Amino acid sequence: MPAVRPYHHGNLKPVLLQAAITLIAETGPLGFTLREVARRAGVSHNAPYRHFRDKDELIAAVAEQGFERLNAAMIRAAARSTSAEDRLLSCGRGYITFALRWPQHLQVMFDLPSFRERYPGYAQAGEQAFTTLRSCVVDCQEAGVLAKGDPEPLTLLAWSIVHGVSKLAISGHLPFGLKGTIQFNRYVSETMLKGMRK
Amino acid sequence: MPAVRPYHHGNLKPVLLQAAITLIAETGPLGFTLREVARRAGVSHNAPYRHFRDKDELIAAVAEQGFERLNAAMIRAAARSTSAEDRLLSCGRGYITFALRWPQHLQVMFDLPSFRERYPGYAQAGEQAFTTLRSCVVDCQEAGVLAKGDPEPLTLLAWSIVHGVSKLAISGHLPFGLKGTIQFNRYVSETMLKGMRK
DNA sequence: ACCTGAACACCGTTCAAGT
DNA sequence: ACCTGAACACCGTTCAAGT
Repeated sequence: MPAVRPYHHGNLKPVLLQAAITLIAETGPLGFTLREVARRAGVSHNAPYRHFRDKDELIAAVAEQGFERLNAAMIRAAARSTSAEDRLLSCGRGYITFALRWPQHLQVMFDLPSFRERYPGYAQAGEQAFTTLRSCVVDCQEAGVLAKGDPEPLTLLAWSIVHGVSKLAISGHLPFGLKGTIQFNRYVSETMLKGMRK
Repeated sequence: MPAVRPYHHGNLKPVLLQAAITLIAETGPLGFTLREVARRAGVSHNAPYRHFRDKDELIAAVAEQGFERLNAAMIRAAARSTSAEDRLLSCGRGYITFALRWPQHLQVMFDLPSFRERYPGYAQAGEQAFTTLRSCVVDCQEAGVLAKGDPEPLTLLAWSIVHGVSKLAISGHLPFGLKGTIQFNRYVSETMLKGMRK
């Protein structure tokens, strides 16, 4: 008899999460509203409280999902590279491409101070993405492109760069279009690589 | 007779602006409320509408003021340097020091897409700060530290770097304390300078 | 278990007044 | 001119119910 159960009986949680991600992309963190998420999921305005303790917990889930997608974007971008150096550069390209495509999502991922302590899953997803970047750096070290030694500062340096270009571009402070921004990111990355070379 | 007029007769605007800046520093952009600003200024909840069209206009004023203070911080930090290269590095140090001291203010300054078109004063204050950074780059070019030519991409590159380190540090993604972050910023800046050298 | 409707204390903004 | 109080449509969160 119950061939198709209404979606809000049993698997509401993923529906809410997806609705939240879509809403954030449309309106940004400021326009983001728990009641509107519920509305879009077709449930009453406090049905979400069955699955998320409060608004912050839903936002943390959105941010966590964002890090997973960013990580996937970097891995995908680096996949077809042949050299270690190209893999690192492609990783950075994946980062900025994600940032330009989902600016509001990136904002949620990074502009939530104190979330790292409060939501371990969120923190872990961020570290996972960092790990992907570090493995590219380590490959460069082994290929002799970068100096041997602790890869940590080099990775943080690489991250700072793509993050800086991404955030500046999103906020409209770079005088480039989409393609120009990606070119600029490559120019910045290559300049940095030159400085990092052993 | 009117020796001391109550401050909300005549010069309410600067009082509101200062209250807003203080409130943002305390609660961040999300907790920031027009009604609370009015409360702190000791006026009714819609007295601010006499001086600002709406909440956005007050936020834009806060952001504009932020760029002026950031600019002053960079100029102050660079003032005592003797070489062009040191001046550029000090400028970057001024930037990150400001960012770590007023993280919420920096967020308001940069995470407001579309404000640049809507509020010319805000956009202009941002360009003013950019000009300060560019003059340091030009000095380095004239001193032979950087290659001659269009200073624009070099300046944007320098900006991207300090901005990236700042934002990453603020969001808690760098494993350093205050002093460590400033040291890391210097390491990043010097690596970059090495790559930029003619 | 999962969902709902009413309620509370907030918010931004508008409007009709007051001096 | 500058400020106020009441009002409107929202919000996050809680609570007592409904199935």
